[in-house]
Amino acid sequence: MDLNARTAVLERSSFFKDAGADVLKDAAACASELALAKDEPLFHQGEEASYSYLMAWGRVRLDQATPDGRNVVIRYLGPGDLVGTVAVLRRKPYPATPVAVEDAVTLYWSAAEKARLIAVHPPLAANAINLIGGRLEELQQRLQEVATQRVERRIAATLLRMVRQAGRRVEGGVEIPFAMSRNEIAELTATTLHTVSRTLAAWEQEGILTGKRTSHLVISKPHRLVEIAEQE
Amino acid sequence: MDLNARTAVLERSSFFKDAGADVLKDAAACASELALAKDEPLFHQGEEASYSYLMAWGRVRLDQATPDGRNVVIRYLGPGDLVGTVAVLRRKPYPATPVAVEDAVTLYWSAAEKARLIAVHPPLAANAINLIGGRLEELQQRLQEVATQRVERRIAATLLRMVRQAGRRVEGGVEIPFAMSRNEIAELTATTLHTVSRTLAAWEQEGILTGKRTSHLVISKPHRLVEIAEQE
DNA sequence: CCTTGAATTTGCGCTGGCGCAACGTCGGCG
DNA sequence: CGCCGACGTTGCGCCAGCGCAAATTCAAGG
Repeated sequence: MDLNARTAVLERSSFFKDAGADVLKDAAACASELALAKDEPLFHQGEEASYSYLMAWGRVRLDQATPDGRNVVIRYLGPGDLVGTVAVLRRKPYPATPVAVEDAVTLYWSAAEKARLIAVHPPLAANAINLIGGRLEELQQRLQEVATQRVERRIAATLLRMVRQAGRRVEGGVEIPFAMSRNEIAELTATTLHTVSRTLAAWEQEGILTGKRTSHLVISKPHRLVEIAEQE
Repeated sequence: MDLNARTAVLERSSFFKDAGADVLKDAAACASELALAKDEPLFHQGEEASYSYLMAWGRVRLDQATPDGRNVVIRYLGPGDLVGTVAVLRRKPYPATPVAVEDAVTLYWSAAEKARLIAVHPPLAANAINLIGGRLEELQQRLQEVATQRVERRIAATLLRMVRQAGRRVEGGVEIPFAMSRNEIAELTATTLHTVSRTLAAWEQEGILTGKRTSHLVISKPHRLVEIAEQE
């Protein structure tokens, strides 16, 4: 990526919203680049947070390992999203591990450079608060779902959330444009792959969605999912 | 509260960490004050976020109402904590309702004043990110617990968290210094008051803790709770 | 001191969905 | 092109914990 390409990437991130050309140039100039192959981790949970990343292309899944060796998917992060930034700014170890779910490219800055950028251009801090605040509210929402709703509803709500965040219109419905195994969906909805499998199988029966194995999920009847997600 | 008292309050909040005397004075001068009686809400979920609050004394419980009329406790906020600030900075409606669990006093600023304070003293933004980031990580932790652990473990972990956040050493153990009904604990741990009641009853039997009704919970054997929270 | 209502306790039955296990299927690699 | 391994499906039994309901306890107000 040359400087212009990088700048274009930054422009698309809401972290750099309203930043002047000089700031973009500065940030682009002192950024490094890291390409990530599918299934490669960006860093590891527990490591000291030395770098703050920004997704340029592709997507990562944020995994949190539990003490007893299980795994929970915190969320997916795509183009324009910050990764590891909270840990960097708090000077705490990374609390989770981002793993590429497709080939991806990131830009990154050292903690010091990141701090300098924010210091030089304070509005960036406000943008960061916006991004982080959004995640906080999303997590509150999910916690509420897990706490009060039954599995079917949660899965529906989760798929709809994925559609909202990353959905792509295709013939026959809306597509979630990357591979999500049953197991990942289970780890994302606080259930087991068995239950996910059964539920999705039923939904395929009903023609609500399609997508086996490697292929991406395609939701043909989002309105039905909405009904399921909202049913008492 | 006079200006000095206010300044003293601000000094204790990590939002104003490392802020100079001038900033504290400024913030104290343009703050308003609101006292809250037990069980009064500070504002309501869904309202436009006009004010950002800081807890001076006392504690509030952050309630999130679910679409179907149930309730989830997001967390408790005590002295030095910001309330409603994320919503204000994001210009979104308040996502939850803070209710006083004991008489409380807050200082508050309009969205514009808050924005000005941060603009004048950029490090405040970093402090906000620290606070919010901490909550984000706490929520990730809780999500993980709810997703993977059984009820008993979750309750133990939650009580320990409360102890860490607000615990007070008393004769015979550590006290959680405000009233938490069984129902609140249930809404905080994603279970029912029945199960909480049974669990706590068993723990009282075992002498792990005490506290009926109005009285505050006193944990006599925190180490036992740690064991329960960590058992496979 | 008594009444009243809210919070809590406790018993009991039911069930959502988990865990196990066996099997099927697809993709990739040799 | 066939084998291997990972992923997905499905049947089955079980149980943690929910929901209901009734009894009990306690705090507060009269």
